[in-house]
Amino acid sequence: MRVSQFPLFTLKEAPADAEVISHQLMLRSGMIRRLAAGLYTWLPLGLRILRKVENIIREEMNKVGAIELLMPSIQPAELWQESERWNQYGPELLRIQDRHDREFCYGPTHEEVITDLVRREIRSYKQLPINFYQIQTKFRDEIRPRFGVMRAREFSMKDAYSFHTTKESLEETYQVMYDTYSNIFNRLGLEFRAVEADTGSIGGNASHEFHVLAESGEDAIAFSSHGSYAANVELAPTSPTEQCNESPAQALEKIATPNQHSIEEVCKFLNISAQQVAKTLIVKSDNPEEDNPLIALVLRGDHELNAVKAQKLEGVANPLEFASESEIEKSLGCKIGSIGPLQLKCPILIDHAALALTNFACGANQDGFHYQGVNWKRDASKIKEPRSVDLRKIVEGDPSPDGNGTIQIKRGIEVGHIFQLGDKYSQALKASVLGADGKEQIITMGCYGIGVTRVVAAAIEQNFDEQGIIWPSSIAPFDISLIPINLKKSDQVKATCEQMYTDLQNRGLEVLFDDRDQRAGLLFADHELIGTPHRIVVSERGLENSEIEYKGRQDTEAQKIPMTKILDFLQNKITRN
RNA sequence: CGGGGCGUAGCGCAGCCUGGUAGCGCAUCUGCUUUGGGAGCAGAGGGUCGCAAGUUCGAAUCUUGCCGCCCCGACCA
Repeated sequence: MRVSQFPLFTLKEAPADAEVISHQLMLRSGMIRRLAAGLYTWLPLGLRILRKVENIIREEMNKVGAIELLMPSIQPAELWQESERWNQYGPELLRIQDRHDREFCYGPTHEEVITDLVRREIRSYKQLPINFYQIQTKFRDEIRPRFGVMRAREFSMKDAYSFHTTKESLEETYQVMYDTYSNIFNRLGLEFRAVEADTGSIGGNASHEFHVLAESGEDAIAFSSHGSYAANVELAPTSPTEQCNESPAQALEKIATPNQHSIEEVCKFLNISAQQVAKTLIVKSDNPEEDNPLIALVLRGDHELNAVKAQKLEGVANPLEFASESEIEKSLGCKIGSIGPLQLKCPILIDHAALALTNFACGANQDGFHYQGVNWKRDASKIKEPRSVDLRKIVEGDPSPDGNGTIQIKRGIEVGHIFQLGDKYSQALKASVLGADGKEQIITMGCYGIGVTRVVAAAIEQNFDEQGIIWPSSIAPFDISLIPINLKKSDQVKATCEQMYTDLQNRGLEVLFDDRDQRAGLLFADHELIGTPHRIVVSERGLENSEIEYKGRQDTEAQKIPMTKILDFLQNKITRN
């Protein structure tokens, strides 16, 4: 393309409300423009990149036999009522009415529609397994859209749905999708991890998230230093700690701690570390009407509660809900800040690490008092055989749950998620086939998503420098920037550029020829900003020696290449990558 | 949802406290010069100061309401 016919809407300064680097660079390089909160227009440059990502996904999906189709973005309420998600989904589901007052929603996902299609069209087990996918625009009315297209309300997603007669067949396809996703992210040139994930509200059995690693990621991922273990921090289990403190038991002491509430304050006051304190959190139980509306969770002072784990435990309300100040005072008789497990008048769940404590401090259930020198067996007589559960968030340095090495934590951007759904939707929508035995059989499903627009942003989060974006070659909008110096003044430069432009295109390379009458500095800056991987400069100075200048986007120095060799040189560079 | 902040030219901002004819930089347009790292000079165009009501002789500025956007929070024990 010629820049005169393919406008670059580059900006010198980024709009002030762009927070993360990918959002800033996408605006500055002229890839996107905001229309309203969470809604973006893709400008010509951005669209080229988006299409490249889509095509890689499409090729890899097709390669393993998935079939592309396209479903409507607007969906009738009836289907969502059938799956009972019309009520389960909150305000995130954008509901709309047509002129006849019939209810619809703008699809945030397509399980219902695809299941409806399959129940109508697929009759026999002989037609299974089958895996349908589409690349479609979704809408989720996020509470707080932010970070540009990273967390937008309207976004593009590749979603695939597989259908099976047996669990084994589902597992087989799930593995194929796992491998396909790995291939896709490798081809996209991104550093990523597949991690075990919570199945969340969609339900089902196995689930993996694919995360592109980047500082700005919204999710924390726990990895083992050796071995292959990787899981969302929300999910990573911690194991019981060895009881290592064999020092003789101290006497139990009740100490006045006036106005010392937080762990930090109490530690400072008693001159101990947070590791020597037990903190007690009061949450609502799952039977608020009965004797024990509240339940206590005990953690070591320096550990954080993992809400996902806690709300799965028996007795704890799901979703997790903290008790209010007044509820606590009413039923436990003291203010928050002085609560401790000893003589506490409600059921108690103790984290592994908290139960391993000896000679520790905790609240005394009396305003302004704490205990010190507490030992579970001796002092917590009311708790019959104290038992520990897994309540806390895993931290760096913990042993890996698979026994290999220790845990490291990094941040990631979730760009893909695969699920073994089972029969949740097929059951609700009664999608069945006739089996070999002539009997009706409910279909088993899997679903597999990739956030296409988010992948574009994630690629930038991982690949940029002071000058701008550094595209991985597989998704760069152009292979080469062709930059003339003094195009309008020099017939020789002009002729050479035109020839190069034609020759490179004839070799199948994508060239962006900057034929604007602008100074060199501006051209260089623009092309570095938009991140083309290769740059050639044609100048009178070079042509006197029959040379063209070449510079890779990440090279520090340009190099001079004889004109006779430049085409082969470039083709080598580009096909090799 | 709760808390904080912002809204002035396409973009980035000043002016508001203390009311008195709306400004700066970049971008845009014209001309001349310049031409290997976001050019210089001269000139020009462009703003219902988010919207509405109020106070006032007079409101970008003060008051109230609404709208839009951004950030933080939803773990004191």
